[in-house]
Amino acid sequence: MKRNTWQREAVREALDDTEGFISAQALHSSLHASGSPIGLATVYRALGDLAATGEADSLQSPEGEALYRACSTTGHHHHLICRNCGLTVEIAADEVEVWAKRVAAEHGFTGAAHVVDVFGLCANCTKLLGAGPSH
Amino acid sequence: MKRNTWQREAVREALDDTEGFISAQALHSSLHASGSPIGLATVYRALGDLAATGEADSLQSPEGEALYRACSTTGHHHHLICRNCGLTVEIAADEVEVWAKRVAAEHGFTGAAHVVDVFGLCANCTKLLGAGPSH
DNA sequence: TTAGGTGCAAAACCTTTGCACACAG
DNA sequence: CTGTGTGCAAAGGTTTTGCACCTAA
Repeated sequence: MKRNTWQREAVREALDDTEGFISAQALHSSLHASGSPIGLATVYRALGDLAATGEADSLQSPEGEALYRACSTTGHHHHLICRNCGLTVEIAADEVEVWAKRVAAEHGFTGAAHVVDVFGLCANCTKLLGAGPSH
Repeated sequence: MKRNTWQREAVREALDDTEGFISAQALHSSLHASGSPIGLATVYRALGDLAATGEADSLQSPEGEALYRACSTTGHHHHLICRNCGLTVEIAADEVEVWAKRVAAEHGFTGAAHVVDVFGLCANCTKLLGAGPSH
């Protein structure tokens, strides 16, 4: 059985308090800043568990970090993430769900954990930085 | 200007010879196995350049590695990747292109470098491992 | 009590970088 | 020649792991 430790709770709460995705390291820093003497390894372990249980969503940032987010245990949705300010918008992705399943099935794939996340620039950062020069 | 070294060519060729995505490390190993005394750092640098030039596609595997693939400079397509054997199927993603653009626009996002890649189990590995227990 | 969680530090891992040398142009 | 690419090894970053201690049930 899983025990209920204050560390676990702290991680869960910190995750809930976070707007968008956050890295394990950032979350650890945040907790430390709030006075929690929680260890980095514990944060990693807690986040791993949360992700495994479905209580958190995880994805890989383009920089190679794992990002976590408190997630409605309910739906499988996707995200629109600003690569500049980190703003995250949750998007219902019914169409893509259907599409992903169909395509996967067409090729005989199963268990398609479809990673459909869109990194872009939000309206605000678009203004700040001008039209995307990159790419 | 970019110089034309045999190392660069070797990386390009090795990438062309590869079916799906391959990690920098794996590609380096593969090259070594073929007798090329190319250095790991050089492989990373070459792959980085290729990705920057658009001659290669790169994405982050769930395991946190950067994967590269020789890519048609032409279209923006996506991939269906077996998380067990690495088999990669290229998928035309017109629908998703449209969808991604619309959703991004709806939220005021621009420059959406939509990462639409599906990790799953291919038909073969599904048989080998049984129905997906994960998730 | 006792299985499981925690903390610390070391390790493993992928990737980048500094520097001297080699080579393409 | 000259500047860029290369190789090696060391450094950088994130994540995992070993082990002793602690603690929730």
